Amino acid sequence: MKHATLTPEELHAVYLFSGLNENQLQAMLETAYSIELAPREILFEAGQSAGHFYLLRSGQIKLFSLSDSGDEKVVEIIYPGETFAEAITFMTQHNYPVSAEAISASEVISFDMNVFRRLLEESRETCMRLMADMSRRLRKRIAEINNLTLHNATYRLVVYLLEQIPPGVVELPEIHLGTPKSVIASRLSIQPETFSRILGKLARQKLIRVHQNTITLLDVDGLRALL
Amino acid sequence: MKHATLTPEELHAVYLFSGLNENQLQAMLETAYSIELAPREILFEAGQSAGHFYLLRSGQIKLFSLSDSGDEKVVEIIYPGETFAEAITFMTQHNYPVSAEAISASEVISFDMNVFRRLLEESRETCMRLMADMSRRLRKRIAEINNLTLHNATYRLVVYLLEQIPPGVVELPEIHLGTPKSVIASRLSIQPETFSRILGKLARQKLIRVHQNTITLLDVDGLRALL
DNA sequence: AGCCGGCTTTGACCCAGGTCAACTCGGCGT
DNA sequence: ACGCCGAGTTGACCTGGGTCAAAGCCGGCT
Repeated sequence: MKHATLTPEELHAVYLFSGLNENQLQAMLETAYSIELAPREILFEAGQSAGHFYLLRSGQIKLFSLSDSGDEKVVEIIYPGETFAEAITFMTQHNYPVSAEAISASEVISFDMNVFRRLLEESRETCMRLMADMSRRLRKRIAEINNLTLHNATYRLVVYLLEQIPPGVVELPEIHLGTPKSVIASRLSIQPETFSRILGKLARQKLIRVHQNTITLLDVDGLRALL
Repeated sequence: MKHATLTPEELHAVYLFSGLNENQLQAMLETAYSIELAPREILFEAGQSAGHFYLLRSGQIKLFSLSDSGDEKVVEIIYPGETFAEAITFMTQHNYPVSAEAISASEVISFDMNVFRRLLEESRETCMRLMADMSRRLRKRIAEINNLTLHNATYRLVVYLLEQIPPGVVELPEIHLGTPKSVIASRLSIQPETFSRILGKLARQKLIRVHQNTITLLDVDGLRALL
């Protein structure tokens, strides 16, 4: 763990900071530390007091909950350029609601939550930005709950596949799963076995072709028709 | 629908307003209108552009989503004194993510979202309050997702029962369901039939006694042991 | 090259809970 | 009082997807 320097591009990508003036930005940067995580290394655990929030620079992080019987549910998968754990800044009790673990070797930048909270009081703009973000997340969670309760496993998986289509691609979109299937399965609240079976079923129906971690969507309209 | 006057007690209960000064409060109150809803009457539907948020004065409101096959999932049940739909103030597209329908005859006070948003820019305190609230909701949703994915129907129902214990009661807590069982079932993502069966099962195990809408928790520790 | 360990897949089986249909019950209006 | 209606209950049945166990499969390491 060492003090981190961010490139201007990286900084620009952190939309949360775009409302800050020079001094404020400087204050945040002074709290920035780089943390290298090995695969399966844990960044924080649910319930821990939350003193930092994070920007993922490279690698992949999963945010997950554990039931007391040890079952794991991946709530969200974080990709490079995304920040996470900023929204708990305002918890009455400041502790993480989920755990975070590196899926692959990752580098995260940690920022001090207290400093950020102080800046928030000064910057109306950042405040608004954070609220918009939280609002978006809230809506995402509601959508997720609908998905879980109103739709079955195949539906959820197909939605996921369609979401992964790279923008602009029309013909035979190919999806490269950069994440272990078992993690995606958990994110979708599906057992790995079932995940595999559904993929098999869709392939048999000639809707997709599966090649290890590459999935080709042979018939996007056919997939849409399943929804 | 007529202009509404709120008692000081009611105003005090709206924690969102407690950061506002006299002028600001006055501005909000001027946008306050009272709406009477008959049972099953719809207040707003998912997707509608959101110009107001609400305070429930009496009755009960359910917030729910519909699948395109017409299945309904109750996301939240609102009780008197609670505000709802404030958190979407900051949606990039300002439309309601769920629908709202009166369960029983209800009176809601509507407030203007635009005026509130403007006040938010002036009142740091209210800003912070709203953020704290959104943060809490976000956490609640995550807990809900865990419940749905990590726990079964009996677990969810027992959790619900234990949550309903009136504060301070130790001996044989009685729970009066002020809400139709079918609505509670949907809130817990359980079918009415299953809901009824689980209640029957728990009664047979002498953990509870069911008398129409009154449930007596005969063995709280026994119930806790199921979790 | 050969082995090991972690994913992934496949098969067999099972069960929580959903679906469908019939029946009960309590409240309400006439 | 009666009949109706919607909510709740109960029974019979079914199935999506979870569980368990046994292979495959691939990539890294020695």
